[in-house]
Amino acid sequence: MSPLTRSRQDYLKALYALAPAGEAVPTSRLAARLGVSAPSVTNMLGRLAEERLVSHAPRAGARLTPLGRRAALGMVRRHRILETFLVKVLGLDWTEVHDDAEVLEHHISDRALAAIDRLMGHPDEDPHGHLIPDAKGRLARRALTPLAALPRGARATVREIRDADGRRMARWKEVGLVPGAEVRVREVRALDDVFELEVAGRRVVTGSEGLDGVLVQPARVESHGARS
Amino acid sequence: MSPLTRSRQDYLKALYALAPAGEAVPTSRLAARLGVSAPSVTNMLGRLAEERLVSHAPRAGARLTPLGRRAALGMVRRHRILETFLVKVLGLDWTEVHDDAEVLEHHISDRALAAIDRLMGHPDEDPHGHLIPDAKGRLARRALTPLAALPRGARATVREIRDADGRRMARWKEVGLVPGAEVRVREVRALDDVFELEVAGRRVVTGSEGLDGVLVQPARVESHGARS
DNA sequence: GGCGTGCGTTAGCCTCGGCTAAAGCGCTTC
DNA sequence: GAAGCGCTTTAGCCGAGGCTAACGCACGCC
Repeated sequence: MSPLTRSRQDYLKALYALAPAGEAVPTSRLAARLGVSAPSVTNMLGRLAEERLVSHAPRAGARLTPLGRRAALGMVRRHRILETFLVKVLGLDWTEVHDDAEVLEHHISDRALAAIDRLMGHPDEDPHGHLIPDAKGRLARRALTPLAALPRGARATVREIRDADGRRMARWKEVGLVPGAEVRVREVRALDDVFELEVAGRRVVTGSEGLDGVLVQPARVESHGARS
Repeated sequence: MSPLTRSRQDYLKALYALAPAGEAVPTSRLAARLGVSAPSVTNMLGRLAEERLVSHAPRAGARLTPLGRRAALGMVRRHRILETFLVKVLGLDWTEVHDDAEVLEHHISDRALAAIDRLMGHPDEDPHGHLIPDAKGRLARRALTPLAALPRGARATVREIRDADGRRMARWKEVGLVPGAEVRVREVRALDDVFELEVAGRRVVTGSEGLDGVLVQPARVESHGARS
């Protein structure tokens, strides 16, 4: 059993990202995600299967075993703790820290990671609003809605910004679409693909492109005879 | 020119550590230092020579070129900033942070390193008392004396603790031999290899083994008619 | 001045994690 | 049922950075 090299860790992470619930993922999807050729994926899946980290039925894609899933969640934890650290402690911009975290997650020791986590008071969310798995790899579940799926008039609170193009994230940040922000959908013009939002009191007009990277928690419906 | 991989960086660092003034270093010394076979060293020196980072006359050892020296000092800077960070910010023990720094120095981005440096207020010494090269790779010079070389009666201030066996460093820390500590040599029994010291008021008896890892700045001689 | 010895180099091989080219499986379509 | 097509796998290769075994240079010793 070779130790989990950087490359192996990346495969496990990708597999988790593409199929968090454990579905089978086609070779080609992994290849595209990792920026690697399909034969390289087949090859690596073979090794990972030997090590019981994934199961790989020929021509039927790959899925994480419980062991692989634990490893993947460990990487997610490391990544999110590091992103939080880079933003909260080092003062870097949350639209730009992804790449640094991507490298460091493979190399920081458990001891140093624990110290960072302690320093920050064991945060449970990273700067993008993603939940941080606990040390045992448990991740709370929550149901969020893509902002673009909200109907006209809906109110909601922004909860997560999915890692995306840095420039797009910077733009979102600029207009106030950050975790915690309150949003109201003023108008949806589906045919024109135009959303008119009110974010923290300001009017924002945008197309839907990429907007499914903004996940929100809809406010409880303000029913007429508001009972509560 | 391939980018400076981890392995290359380690060779340059080792070369600098073994010959800070730019002397030639024999293949075997490098091999021992890096924990690698001699042929591997010859091989790598060939590559580094092609890249103008070292000069390598066959059978006459290797030395850093100015380019290689700059790269090596860059690594020293990274290492020392990271050690300082691990101790000062994360609260880890300075006898144990070497290995973490050793890994991270190869992987942290310039941007994150700069942020760490800024956070700490641009320290000029690491927790072992080593000077940190500036961003241009300049390193102040200072002349220090091994503690074991002091004569009976001498007073001095501890300035640097060279990276050594973690247990030994822990012991030194325990007895108070840390950068900044004041020491007086109460007795030297050369034949028995015994040093009797007074460190921060406490009496410490030790052999010389490894004690050259403790570097001190001797106090100005307290001459009889103390002038000043 | 010849010879042994030790260090350095050469030769050849390995693993990891990539690659391209080519082959093959299986699904769809006629 | 044959052909075509797309995705996956196999085959064979590469470079980085290791390794061992074997060779060779140079120096010290007699």
